Amino acid sequence: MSERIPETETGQDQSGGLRQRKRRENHNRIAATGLKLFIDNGFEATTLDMIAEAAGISRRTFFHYFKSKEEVLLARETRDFPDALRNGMMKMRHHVAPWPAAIECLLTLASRYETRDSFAIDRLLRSTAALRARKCAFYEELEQVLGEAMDELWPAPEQQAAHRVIAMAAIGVLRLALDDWRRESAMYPVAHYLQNNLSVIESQF
Amino acid sequence: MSERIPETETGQDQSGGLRQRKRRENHNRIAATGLKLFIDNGFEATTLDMIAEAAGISRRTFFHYFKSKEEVLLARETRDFPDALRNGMMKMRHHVAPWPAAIECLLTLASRYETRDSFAIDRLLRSTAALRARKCAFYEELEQVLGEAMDELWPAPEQQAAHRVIAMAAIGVLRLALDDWRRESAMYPVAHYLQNNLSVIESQF
DNA sequence: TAAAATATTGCACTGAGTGCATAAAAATAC
DNA sequence: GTATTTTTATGCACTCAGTGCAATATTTTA
Repeated sequence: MSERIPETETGQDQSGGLRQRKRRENHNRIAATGLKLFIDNGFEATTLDMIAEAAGISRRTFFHYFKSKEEVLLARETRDFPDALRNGMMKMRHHVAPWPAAIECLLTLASRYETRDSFAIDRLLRSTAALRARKCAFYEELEQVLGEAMDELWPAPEQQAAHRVIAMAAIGVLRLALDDWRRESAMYPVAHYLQNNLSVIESQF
Repeated sequence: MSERIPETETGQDQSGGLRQRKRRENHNRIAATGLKLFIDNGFEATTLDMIAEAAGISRRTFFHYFKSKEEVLLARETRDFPDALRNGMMKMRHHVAPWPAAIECLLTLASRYETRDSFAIDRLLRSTAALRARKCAFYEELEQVLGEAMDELWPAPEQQAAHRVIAMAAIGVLRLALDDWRRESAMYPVAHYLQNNLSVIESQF
């Protein structure tokens, strides 16, 4: 097999021993080849055997890296974005109120969605009922994370319901903005659509 | 093709020929026995063979009635509630604004959730990641339906974004209310928790 | 270099879901 | 009534996702 794969990749793969490096390399390679196959052949038409073979591992080993086929598609977004949202929100201590804090946070993070793969991934996420459902669950997770961050920033048990409502509204605006962004084929940056939808919500209540 | 389909709708199973009656009976029986098995043994531990045998049909025939195991669990809610929501909303013509219309509609429909099976079904819907995701998707469908009803009631293309935001907020409040209702083991009717959460949202924006 | 820890693999298995061909049953035509 | 057509039920064989287990290979450590 191939010995050292320098792997400049997006983030550093410099740390740990041989084991950890290999693990990360395998993980990245499986995710990358899997995504490519999904884009080329569709999600359902891509079998685990195809992914395993293309990634140079055995079928059985695949499951030491991902617990399902879906996870290959969702891994990055599902892992990175919630953390980024939480961290981003916790930096908003200077705000006196949750709503403007959440908005500023989302405007900062919106650009994370503007990657070249976004469209292809979203197409895939709409291609089956199970994946569409996962996408919804992902947004619900964001609501959860955002609400909890607010609870930490403005600790007051009687405010938690309000925090959840605000988080729902904020993530709702994000969803609408991303829909618009894709509908208009990324004509403007995501932040632009976010602003548009914000003005809608603020004129309503 | 089928000639007369009297369609008594949700209620009586009196209509149609022998074929239609049998079909409905089988459908109901599979759903009922399936749900019972899910409650008793858990969703994953219940196999299609168990359901088929308990319902007195062959495994293969199961798939002429439901396209997946999940559908057995989701069939009723996913079919009835969206229609009820749409119909309920269309009756709110006398309202001048979407938000109070949606709220009155939800307050009317809330009692639909107060069935004896609600708790058991919800427990099941939380038991696996796939089912949790389906539940989210269900609420998203409600948002969609509600938003479209508003578009029909107050036709104005430039208002559609506002309608979607209002629908998201309304369904969001419903979700929070149902969570509260279950958390407090149905101490008060759903409408009570709905009112509580409404006051939260209306004090925020 | 030896021993312990961890990763990889193959094999056999369960269970969901589908395609296809055939038999049974119901609706319709005669 | 019987013949015909349409719809439904079933069995069989298959693909594919995912898991448990045991054996092998690789990395770490002692």
